[in-house]
Amino acid sequence: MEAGRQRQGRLWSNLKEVCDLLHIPAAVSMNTEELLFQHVQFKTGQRVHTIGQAFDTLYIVNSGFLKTVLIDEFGNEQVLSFPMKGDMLGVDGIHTRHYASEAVALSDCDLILVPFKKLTALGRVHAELENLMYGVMSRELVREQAMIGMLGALSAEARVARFLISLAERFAAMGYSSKLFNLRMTRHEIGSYLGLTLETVSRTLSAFNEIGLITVDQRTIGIKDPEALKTLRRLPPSRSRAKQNAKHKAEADSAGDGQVLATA
Amino acid sequence: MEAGRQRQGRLWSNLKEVCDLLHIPAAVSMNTEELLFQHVQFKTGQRVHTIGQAFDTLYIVNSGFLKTVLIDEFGNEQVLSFPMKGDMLGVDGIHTRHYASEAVALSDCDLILVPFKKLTALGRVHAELENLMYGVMSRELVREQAMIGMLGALSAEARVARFLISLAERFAAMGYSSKLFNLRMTRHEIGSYLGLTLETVSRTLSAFNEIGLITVDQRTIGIKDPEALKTLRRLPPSRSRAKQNAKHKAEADSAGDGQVLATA
DNA sequence: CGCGAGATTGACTCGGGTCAATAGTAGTGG
DNA sequence: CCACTACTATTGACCCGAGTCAATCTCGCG
Repeated sequence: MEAGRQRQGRLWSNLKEVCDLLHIPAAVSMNTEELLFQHVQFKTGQRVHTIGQAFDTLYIVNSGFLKTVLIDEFGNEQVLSFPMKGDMLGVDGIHTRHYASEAVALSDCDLILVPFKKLTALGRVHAELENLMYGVMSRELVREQAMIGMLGALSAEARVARFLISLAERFAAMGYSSKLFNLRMTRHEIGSYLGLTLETVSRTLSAFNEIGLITVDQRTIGIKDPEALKTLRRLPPSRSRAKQNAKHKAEADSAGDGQVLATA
Repeated sequence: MEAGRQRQGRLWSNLKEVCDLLHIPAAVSMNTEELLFQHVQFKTGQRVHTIGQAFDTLYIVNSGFLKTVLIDEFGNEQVLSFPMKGDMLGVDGIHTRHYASEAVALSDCDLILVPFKKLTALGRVHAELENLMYGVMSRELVREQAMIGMLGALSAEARVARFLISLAERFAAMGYSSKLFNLRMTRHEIGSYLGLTLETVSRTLSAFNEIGLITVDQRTIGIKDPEALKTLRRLPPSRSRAKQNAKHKAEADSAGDGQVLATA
């Protein structure tokens, strides 16, 4: 459970492999066989880095699933992201030279160590490297902007729907099935990530299941209607309330088409 | 109203001035008198850049106030930030080479143009420059993380309170009064930024005013009790310790000190 | 001066948080 | 192997914070 790391792994990656992992066009034609980055393994539950810890290295996820969290003054966790293969960790430590968030392995993980000093030293020799870093950081910035937009503007159902779609797309990009996958995080963590309670997450998943958008069995999710999930804003009234709304329901139904989403 | 720019300004800044503006230790001792960056003026309401526009330059705010916004599929604005003196604009364009957000001047502004190509070219000569950029981008990343945390976890009152404190601190850092200042944005823009409606913002400000935390007169805000604003928290004290709190709830309620915030 | 954008305030509604009970699942050790 | 425990998920009942709708009010500006 310590923030330290265990070094039984003997794996190393060269620069090109790292660039490929980041989905960055490795226009680097240099011979990089001598430039190796060490891998490190973390077991489920282990912390990669903690808040306030001195920053010196970036991490790139080679395999496994993690979460990054902020801890507020009362010890409550706020999940910021769920990094997986190809994502970079630790960037928030550059500014103050101390990590601003905590990263925890949600499964056994294999990470690539990128000592920040080594990176900047490399940048001095290979100028295209800094563009690579700018790109990664800018991408992360855009991702967080989208997150802010979502938290600021979307309903609970829309957040959960987008979360599922986002997961599906990331799994697809990693070569896994985008139709059937396992959540690596608890309802509580999803709720924290989406600014909702775990009950709301659970209820929303159940509602999606009832309507046939997805199938849910604990952490196993099947995506049945990705298009509906993508464009979903609000859910139609549930069956329990339907009776009470019966009077107004007719006009509402006639006005609206059979669409799942009530576009505004 | 076009995204273009008017070039009547003849002002230029050298690298050191730029670094100072960014609050970055300009450890650069090089002679930079020949390295000049042009200023550009924007009038209230003008767009600095729009979403999707080809990216080629970063902007540093020398004076004035702006907002950056995302536009969703229905044309709704989501305010992302309120840049002011010393802030950098356009970083989100690096990744895709197209700006991901739109920047609008809320007052007459003076911006410094930093052509991205020029910056990377400079980085090749002066390695410390890239650290500067990493720092700026990392800082922005951390700021957005804090924003996500706020949107995900805080009540409306706490968000407004933190917004005011944040503004006060930024004004102080710029040499203005942190006790009395003018908002440059509408209630609607504040609401969008904080994930609230304009009515809630207005009501919350009125409530703070009634309680004596601040004074409000349209866009003129006076900060009366910054400490109370800073410690104004969300309503539920905890989620993980809910059970224990239940027992002590009675005494906590009866002990109800003069604190402004109803902690439970 | 009057117009229109912005701000304030009230009344009402409802989405989603809170509390609570139950059940499924995983790990542990006898 | 099964019981025991702790964690996770589901579901229901209730309710409150904040959104919605709407009626003024204010102020800056042409």
